[in-house]
Amino acid sequence: MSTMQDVALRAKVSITTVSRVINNSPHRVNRVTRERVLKTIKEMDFRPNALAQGLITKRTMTVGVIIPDISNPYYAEIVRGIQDRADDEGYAVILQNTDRKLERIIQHIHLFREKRADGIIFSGGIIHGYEPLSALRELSQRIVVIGRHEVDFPAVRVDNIGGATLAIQHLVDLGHQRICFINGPEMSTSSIDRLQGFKNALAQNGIPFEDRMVKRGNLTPESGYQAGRELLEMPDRPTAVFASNDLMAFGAIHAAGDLGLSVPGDLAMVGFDNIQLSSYFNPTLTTVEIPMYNLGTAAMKMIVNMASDNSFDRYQWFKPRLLIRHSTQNKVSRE
Amino acid sequence: MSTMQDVALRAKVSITTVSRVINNSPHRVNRVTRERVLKTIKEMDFRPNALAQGLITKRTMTVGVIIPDISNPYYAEIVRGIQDRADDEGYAVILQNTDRKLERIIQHIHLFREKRADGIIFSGGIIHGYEPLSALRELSQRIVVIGRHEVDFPAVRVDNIGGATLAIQHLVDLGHQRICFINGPEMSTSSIDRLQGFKNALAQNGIPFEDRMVKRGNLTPESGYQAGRELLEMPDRPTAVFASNDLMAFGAIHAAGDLGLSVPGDLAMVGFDNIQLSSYFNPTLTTVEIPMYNLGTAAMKMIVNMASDNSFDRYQWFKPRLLIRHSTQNKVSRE
DNA sequence: TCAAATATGGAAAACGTTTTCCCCCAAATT
DNA sequence: AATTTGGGGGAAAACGTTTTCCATATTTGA
Repeated sequence: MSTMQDVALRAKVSITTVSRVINNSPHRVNRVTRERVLKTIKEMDFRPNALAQGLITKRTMTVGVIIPDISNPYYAEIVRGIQDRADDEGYAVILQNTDRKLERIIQHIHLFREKRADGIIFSGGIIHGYEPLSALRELSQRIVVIGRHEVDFPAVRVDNIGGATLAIQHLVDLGHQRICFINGPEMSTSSIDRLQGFKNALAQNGIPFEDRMVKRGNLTPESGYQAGRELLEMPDRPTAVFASNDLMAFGAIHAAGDLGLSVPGDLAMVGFDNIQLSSYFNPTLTTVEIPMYNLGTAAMKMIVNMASDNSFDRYQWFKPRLLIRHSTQNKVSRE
Repeated sequence: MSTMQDVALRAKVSITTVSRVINNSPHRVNRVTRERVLKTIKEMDFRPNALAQGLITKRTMTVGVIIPDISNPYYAEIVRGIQDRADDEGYAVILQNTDRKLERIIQHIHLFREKRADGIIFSGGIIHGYEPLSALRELSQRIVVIGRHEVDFPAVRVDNIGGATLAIQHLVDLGHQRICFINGPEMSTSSIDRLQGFKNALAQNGIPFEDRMVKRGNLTPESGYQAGRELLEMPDRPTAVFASNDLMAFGAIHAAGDLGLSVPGDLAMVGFDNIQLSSYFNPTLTTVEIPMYNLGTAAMKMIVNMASDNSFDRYQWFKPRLLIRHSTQNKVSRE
């Protein structure tokens, strides 16, 4: 690759001038010189070395994104939002999957420190257990989390408790009393909140909560299938199941089918997230919509604002919405 | 952030020694000195500046990935494969979406050049229309494409033609004669090949091909729904539909439902890719499996080999496999 | 005992930019 | 005529590493 030196030589100017042209700096450069340089740059197909630039300007125009798993459509959609916004702002996005493993989270944070990422967007799970003060202080100036976190970082959030409450209330309104919950991983704050909403709604409706009404999954359809199967094989089979995400809901619906139960005929099902396919699944899935794409763009915008010393709201909230579809179509006759 | 200079000062050694410790260079450094330096590094929570490192070593341990759209599970799975392998090898992954827009492809390639990415993995669509020789020459030493491409880059490939043939043969064997195809975007080489396989299989079975049997979608469920609807409303309704990917197959199944047709009762459906949800969809989807995750890991491995001057196979092939599920369960009675 | 080898460490150049000074010259002002 | 102004340009330091030489002290070998 050619360097500014090469360009300068060929255009018979100094490196300084080339730099001025590239960044069209306030220091004026003569029109004909500028054009000569520009032409040379084009001829040589010169591109400035971002490493050298970053080294000296202390800005890399790079943000790191840490998520549990890109093959989960929920995160994929968030990432899409982040990227689109990043593209607009001239930022590049480095993506890292953690599978919610603490050591990978830490490792990735260090990587972003080494690469001098201008910002870090963190979603899913909790960072804890390793926090040298220096790292944390430094991070707090450039990190945004999507969702809830123990440490008080700037955040983009959704009211998961409220969303879950909406879902359960909907089921109760349909006459359901035996409602089960398919929980997410222990480390997922979203799932913790959704469980909380589930409990709240039951309490509000005077329905007693029992531990056996909750099974844990890991947000995959497989785990939803497994959990669904266990729940549906209980002697007092639930009439409705609420899953902590759509993927598990799909798995549970499949389990119902394998057990000869139809949804919504024999069983109502509600998911969470509203991933793209939930309106195409058969039956179409009643679910709580999370504006994933917007979470992504909002987080990225926050990073940009932080980096440019703009003022910005430290917290931004999004409201979930209940989308009623076919999977909760049947009313239940009161017993 | 502290620098090697800071560490050196505190540990009472030279920068050189700190560097030697970090890279545990062959040039030996005394055990007690090493430990002192290590301790200081830990105390100061020092991390080497990757920009400075990259500037001088000419290796950034970064690969760029260019895909049409991360929210398509097909690409998400590929990316997951790339990332897992990249993680193992110590590489970071910068991800870019193109929506198959040429100008974005070009823009992203330039970005990767500026950031001095050690390698670029390209999937989906075709690069053409902008190719200064210098860029191309330089790229050919560090680019790997997943799929087919006009330019002869090292590649990881799948036999899409063969896969499509498998699918159609399966339908023909079930007695289907009126088979339609939902095509992908114009620029998708995969879809072009899948269409080719479709035509080949028809020809092999003496079934005439007509243009109206093919509708174009853009790989989303929405477009599959639309295409499916059009196909199913034709007077001589097809008995089977083959979609260029699973997402569109889901859409088409949904369209069938809206028209009062059941799958597989009234209509057989075959997809392509085998994304995670196709075995959970209702009905479960017969599809041609692409080992997406492995495509990703293979591509990344190829990049690593290229970067380290290892010998490597310039082309690597994967075989697709037909997975027969419920969406093609019913036999058709010959007319 | 002396030369040669080895172990350990440092100084300084280099990577490719941005940015701060500084300089020169022509035009404008006094 | 002398001074100021401002347009246009360059030299050199700085960013934080790696790497090449070189230096010194200690061991080893004969």
